[in-house]
Amino acid sequence: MEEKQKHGRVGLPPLPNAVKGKTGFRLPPEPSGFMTIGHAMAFTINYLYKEQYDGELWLRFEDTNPRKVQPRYYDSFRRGIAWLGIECDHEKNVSDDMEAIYASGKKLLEQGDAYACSCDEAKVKRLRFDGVACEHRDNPVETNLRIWDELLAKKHGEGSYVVRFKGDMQSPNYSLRDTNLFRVIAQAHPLTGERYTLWPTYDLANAVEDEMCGITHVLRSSEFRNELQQLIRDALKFRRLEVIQFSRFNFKGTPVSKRLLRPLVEKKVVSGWDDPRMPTVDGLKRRGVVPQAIRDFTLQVGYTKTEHEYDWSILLSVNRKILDPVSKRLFFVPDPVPLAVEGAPDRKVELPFHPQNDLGSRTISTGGELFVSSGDVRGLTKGSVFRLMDLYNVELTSAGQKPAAKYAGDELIPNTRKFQWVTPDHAEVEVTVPGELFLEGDVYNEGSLKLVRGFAEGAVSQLKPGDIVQFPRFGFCRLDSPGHFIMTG
RNA sequence: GCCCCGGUGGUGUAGCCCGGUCAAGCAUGUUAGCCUCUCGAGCUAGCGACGCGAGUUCAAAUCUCGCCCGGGGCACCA
Repeated sequence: MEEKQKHGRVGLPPLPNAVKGKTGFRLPPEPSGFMTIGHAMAFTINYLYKEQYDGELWLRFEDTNPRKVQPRYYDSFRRGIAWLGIECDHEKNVSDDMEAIYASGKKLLEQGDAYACSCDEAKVKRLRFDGVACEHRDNPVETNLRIWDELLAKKHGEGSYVVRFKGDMQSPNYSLRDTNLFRVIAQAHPLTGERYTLWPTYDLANAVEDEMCGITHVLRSSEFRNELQQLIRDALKFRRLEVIQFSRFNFKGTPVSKRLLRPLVEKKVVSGWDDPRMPTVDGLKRRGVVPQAIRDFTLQVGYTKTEHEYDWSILLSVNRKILDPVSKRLFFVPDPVPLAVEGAPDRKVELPFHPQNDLGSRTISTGGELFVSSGDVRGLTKGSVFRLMDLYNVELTSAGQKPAAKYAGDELIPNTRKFQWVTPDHAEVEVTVPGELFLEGDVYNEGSLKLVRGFAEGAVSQLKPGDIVQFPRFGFCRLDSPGHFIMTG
């Protein structure tokens, strides 16, 4: 019944072998850094499919490297996922399932599909490169099991042994040349403490977890070594699953790389991981990007294997479309100059917060003393007529540094320019305008943050941090703290 | 070096599997005009792309081969 559409696919492409009500998906973050827009998009894709196919969704923390994992990062992901409105059916940590992973490890050993190896790192690497097996590969099962028990009993320290999967040392795909399944890491884990020192690597842990969770479809960016993982799953007699991989979500001027970002935080070049220029979810949130925008954007760009670099303008445009109907309009006058208006009537005007939608209104009392933006009147000559938005027309009687004007009637004159204004009862505010963090070649962009000062009408005092408004003829801005806004884009 | 995977306008994508309806759609961007008193809103119009070269075919963005370019993997990271 579905017609082949020549142009314009709606939504994400259908999933292979997906039966409604019998699907399982997962969000597998490693809690070793803050959640980024890249995670957000990958998670959104999984969530969209989970909804579409009425599946189960797991939030699974891949925390099998005690050296990298930190408690605050678990929270970062939980917070970000909740903010996005993604509802997971289950949450777990891989570190909770060590016994199950050990059981699979032992099974591989018993089957002769894995072995304990005491070669040092350099030797392993060299032999792997040369395609030559080491002497441990053919050790009897009993020997391997004995070492295994000793490893579990913590009789061997870091670097002593590694448990390797028996792949194919001649395979052209190097990752199949007996990859490592377990290694000893003596450092305490933030959740399990010193209980375990033998930690599984990603490929094995993943296979076991996907089986346990009933995952049917794996959708993740930069998936790799899929062939290896399939071999491990086969050796363990696990179900086959659909793996769909897509390339990373990169944004122009905003690499996600911790190598590049961390120094900026440490040197306080940015205000923190939640700086509005950062590609973190916290940064985006502070900038005024709303969850729906991330969802719509993800749906719009979808996923591909093509290398890409998104332009912020697309996300920001989607964001504006969402913000537009629900954002109050408030006057903001950047770089203000006083404007004395001769003959100005004293008015008490009630102005709606939104031109079309009922978002309430505010009342402003005006007299002969107003402020407008210097940029608006700068180029005007004496005698120019313009309109103070939603108020009345004025005629410039004196141009230049100290502009003056006179009242010029209420009626709307077609094609007159309209400027926003504030009364003496205004608030001084500043707006930071975030730009791209990096220039070409990973060079920090000194001009990535601009500050605009000006006057905002008194009603801004009623806003709460987090509120997003539109300053007409300026842009959408989010109140970050009293007197300080961040421009959304 | 070896192994995967990609290459559609400035950007992101649709179309590619099952060749014609594609002188290539949509979004973003940009230009111009309109606009009920904002705009980075809305409306209208314009701009702009199938990596290169062969081959198959009546017909190729779509199939085949070669080349070039890009990304990822080849960790006791995930």
